[in-house]
Order: sequence, then C-alpha cells, then structure tokens
Amino acid sequence: MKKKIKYNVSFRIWFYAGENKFLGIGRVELLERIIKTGSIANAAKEMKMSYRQAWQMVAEMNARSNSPLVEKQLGGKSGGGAIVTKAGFQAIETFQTLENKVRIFIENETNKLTM
Amino acid sequence: MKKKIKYNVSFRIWFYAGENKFLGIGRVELLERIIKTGSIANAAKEMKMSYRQAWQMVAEMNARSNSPLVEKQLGGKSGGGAIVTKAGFQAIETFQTLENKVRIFIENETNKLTM
DNA sequence: TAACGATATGTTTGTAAATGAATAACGACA
DNA sequence: TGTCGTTATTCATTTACAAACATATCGTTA
Repeated sequence: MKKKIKYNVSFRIWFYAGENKFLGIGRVELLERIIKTGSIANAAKEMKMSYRQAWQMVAEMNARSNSPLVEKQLGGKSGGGAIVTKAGFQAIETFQTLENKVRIFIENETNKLTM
Repeated sequence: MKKKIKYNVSFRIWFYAGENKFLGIGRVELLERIIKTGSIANAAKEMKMSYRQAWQMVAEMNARSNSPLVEKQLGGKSGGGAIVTKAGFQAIETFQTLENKVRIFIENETNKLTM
C-alpha cells in the first residue's frame, strides 16, 4: 500500500520597524521571562541562551520602538535587574493577539485542504 | 518632535510532513525556476545558490511527498534536465493560494492596529 | 562607603552550515 | 558510438554564527 503522509502547516509572524526586525516570537518569550524573573540575566538562563545575545535582543527592541520595552534597574540589594515597561506589555499583547488570530485562520483554511 | 516609527507585519508559512519541513517559499521559488529554466543547475544559478544545496532541497521534497515533485531527465542534446511533475505544480498552487489568503488576512488585521 | 549582582561591551573561541572544486554516471541524439 | 550538459555525490575549505570568557560600570542598600 502506498505511503500516505499527513501534512500540517506552521507559520511565524514578525513585526518590522521599517527594514529592521523588531519583534518575533523569540523576543516575546524573552520579554515574558524578564517579567517572570526580573532580570535579563535570569531570563537568558531560563531560555538557555547567552546573556550577551539576550541583552542584544533587548537593545535592538528598545532602539527600534517608539519607547523602550525594557528598562534597566541598577543597584539595590540584589544588584539590580530589568523591568518590562507598559509599552513592552502592550507589544506582547498585540503580538500574541495577532498570532492567535492567524493561527485560527490557518487552521480553518487548512481543514479545507486535501493534500 | 518625537520619532514615530511605522511598523509592518511580515510572515512566513511552511508545510510540514510530520516533523520534517517539506515546503516553504524558498523551495516554491526553486520549483518555479526549475519549470522556467528546465534544470536544477540553471535554477540554482538564477537564485545564486549552489547546485548542491538546490539538489538537496529537491531530494528532500521528493522524499517527503507522497509522489515526487521533480523528476530527472537524463540525456538528450542538452545533456538532460529536470521537470516539475503535476504533483509539483499542485504543491506550488496550494502553497501560494494559502499564502495569499494569509497575506490578505494579516493586512486586514494590521489595518486595525494602532501602534 | 563597601559590597553586591546586574547591566553593558569587547575579545576570543568553537562549531555548524554553506561553498567550491572535482568527478563519476547517465542516456537521448546526431 | 562519440558528444553533450545534465544529475548525483564526495571532500576539503571557507564562512557565518553562536557561545564562552573577561571585565568595566553602575547605583541602591546595609
């Protein structure tokens, strides 16, 4: 009997600021972990990425948005940390809302397919 | 006056065969150029990619689809070439149709956004 | 004011991926 | 039956990217 492969569709979306990538699912996840852990360093550790890369992502996001998504918090007993701004929360929300809508749309369209 | 960045949304979709990537925009473009030029070698040249990479993409596509999307055509005055099968044409069509629908959907949703 | 752990940044190291060269095999056609 | 320019495949080399390391700087708190 002939093999019959089950196909499925995946997708990704990105927000661009002009020509520059501004926000994708990876950066959204990073923002969420900064919220959860209180610092870029710990967020990076959770995601098993280098602090350097995480920091660069944050720096790019901040540079390419109208107002910073993350603000540093130096000093203090714990040595400091980073906080996600209101603009950051809004960016997460906007991204995830659109992503969910696209997911549902693609699921509906894919069900119509006969491959 | 404050800078005001214009944001826009980009996206990509992929067809998967189980866990394996099967078709994306790059491979669709490769298929189109194989149709246009009549060979993998010339298609690769047009896309400025190595023949090796192009050939591997074709091999993967063929291995992961129910029936081959590309068939070799050895011999002849021109030395041979490659042809895209009916299944290949259908795959291109299916991919582009879905991609266009998603594009329109995202455009409509993005117009609602105020970032 | 000393200490802490985070941010911020340059430099080096290591590794995976892409490239290029080189070559064998193929088979219709003239 | 010789010719042609493909397909198909290998191997060494280069390139690009990510990780690792090192270190300066910061500012609140005890």
